[in-house]
Amino acid sequence: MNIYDIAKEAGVSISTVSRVLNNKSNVMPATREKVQAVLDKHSYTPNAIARGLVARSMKTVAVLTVDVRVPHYARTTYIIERAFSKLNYHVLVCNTGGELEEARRYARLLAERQVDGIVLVGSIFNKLGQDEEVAACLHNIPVVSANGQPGLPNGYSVLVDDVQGIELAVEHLAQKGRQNIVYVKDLDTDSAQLKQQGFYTAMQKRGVKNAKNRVIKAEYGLAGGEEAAAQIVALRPDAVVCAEDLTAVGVMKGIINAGLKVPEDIAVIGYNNSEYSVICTPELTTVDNKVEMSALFSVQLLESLIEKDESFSSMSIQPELVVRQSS
Amino acid sequence: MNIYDIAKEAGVSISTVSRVLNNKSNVMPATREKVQAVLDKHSYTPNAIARGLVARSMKTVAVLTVDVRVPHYARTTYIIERAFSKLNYHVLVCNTGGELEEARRYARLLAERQVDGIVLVGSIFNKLGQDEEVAACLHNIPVVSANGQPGLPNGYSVLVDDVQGIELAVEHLAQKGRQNIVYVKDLDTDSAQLKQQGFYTAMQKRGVKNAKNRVIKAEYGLAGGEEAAAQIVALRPDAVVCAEDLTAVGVMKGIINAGLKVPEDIAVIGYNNSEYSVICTPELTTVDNKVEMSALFSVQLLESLIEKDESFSSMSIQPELVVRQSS
DNA sequence: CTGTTAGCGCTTTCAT
DNA sequence: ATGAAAGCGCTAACAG
Repeated sequence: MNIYDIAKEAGVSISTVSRVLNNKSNVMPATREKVQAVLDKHSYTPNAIARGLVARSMKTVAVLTVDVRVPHYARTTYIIERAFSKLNYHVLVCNTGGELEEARRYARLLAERQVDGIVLVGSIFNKLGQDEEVAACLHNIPVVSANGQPGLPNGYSVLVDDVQGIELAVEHLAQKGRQNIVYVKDLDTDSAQLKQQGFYTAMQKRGVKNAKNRVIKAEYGLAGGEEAAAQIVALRPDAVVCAEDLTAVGVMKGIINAGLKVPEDIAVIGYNNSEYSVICTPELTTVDNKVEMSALFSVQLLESLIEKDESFSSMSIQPELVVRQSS
Repeated sequence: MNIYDIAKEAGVSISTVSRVLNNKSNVMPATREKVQAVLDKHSYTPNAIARGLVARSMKTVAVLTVDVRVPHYARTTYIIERAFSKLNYHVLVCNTGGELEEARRYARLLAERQVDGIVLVGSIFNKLGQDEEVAACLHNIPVVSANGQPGLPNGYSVLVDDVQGIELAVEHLAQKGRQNIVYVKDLDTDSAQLKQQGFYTAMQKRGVKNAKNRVIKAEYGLAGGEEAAAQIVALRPDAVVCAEDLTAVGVMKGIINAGLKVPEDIAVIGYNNSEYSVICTPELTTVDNKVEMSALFSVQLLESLIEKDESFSSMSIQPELVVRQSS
């Protein structure tokens, strides 16, 4: 059933059908009713692809993440989808697995689909704009990076102050009288660099030399954290700040399995304020980097870029510490 | 830049451009190169919407879930996206929040977009097919329900035997010598009904009367589980089976906070084999309902429905018990 | 091997 | 208020 079939059956032209479909005012009530009746009778469904061809847009945006299974990204994706859904956009999810090649492929495909905008989630996409092919594909698609900097001419950012986030954690520990603090680094994104920088800055403020020797490298995740715990326990610090909640939970488990107590012997702080932090025992003190807020800002920013509101600018969000049992 | 611009600049017809774009064989190498050069020069991007209008498909499928933030759904969505991406499809995520009205809206919108297929994730969508409007919208779109039954003429299912899943849990507890087992019910989907049925069946097999009195109603989630723990502790069972991992973790926390030990005093079993089960302490024994497998089967099923392989049928998956520390 | 032409289903001038 | 016609960017017969 297309607009022609409806027009024929209703005894009007396709323009008139189109008019009633789009609720235009210039249609006689009688005509409108007549057409509507045929529309209803066949439960006509307009073809959004054809509409999109004319409108040069299918009202869709894409969310690029490394992996939607990571709670942080799932939460971001959820907020973005819900918000854009209200604006009558649909959202495509793209999992790159962290592969540049995949990101590049998505960029090309999304450009072909004429998506109205793209949200890059995470600083891992920071180098994406440097890729020539990607830059060419996306040159006229609005891009917003949630907690990253797309490095694209038409790219904007919603940034979270990760340096400050870790500083907050260290400050808190220091105020609680912790003297010997180590930092666990797992991922190696730009955001991770900033966090590490935050650790250095905070340590320097407290007059601690050689903070570099206080950084322990771990694999991301529960197992990675547990593994790193061995090194940590050997160092006997009285506090550890981790770059990610999940790794922090692993670290806690490792410490506890080694016979030490959290927070009595060693305090542990994570990052993200994910659900993990309340599921584990003891509950994890963590830095809330405001996922929901940054996702929402990303949507607003992207929307104004799409609608050409001209009222946009990149923005920055301040994280907050959430104190629970582990510190 | 469209195909006309390219054709003009290359001095050929649009058909020839189309041919090189689609790698058709009947183009002279020299012509092909000439056209390709122009294509490259402008880094031409074909318009997928226009292609879609002709092909009557934009190679996209949709995933309907209640909420992608729920790990079980996130995992399903991830698998589906990755698998369909390999098949050159894109995937739209739709979060209904469990609202029928939202599901209905998505159904209409997805039909307009001419999506090639839809995956319904979870039994919560079981009644969707009964809705007249939805049925009308989806009547010629292949639908696969992951762990549910769409109740649509063109709908197929990948089912997980949830009755068996809970039976497995109860059997395990019985074999460990647990005599006094209770069941915690949270959600109220069809799948939840099956699980409860599994509890009844298992109890009956063990000769326990009045299993209905052994069912405790809880709110879904950590807080819900903790709350329910008060009732549980009052009953003093020696084991509790929960319908969901997250609720189970809450129950464990509540039990432990009440001064009892898991599993010594009360064993706890969850459902889903989610990451939660390894993050909590003690680690949770849980029923693995094979998310990845059911997602993958859903993709295969949907793909064959789309490609009209005619080689499809609904399928069923057997869950497995994963024994950890809590039992 | 290449070009011409007719759609795909819709919106949007422009007449009337 | 309504209709005719052009066009969105592409693919696919059909001719040559």
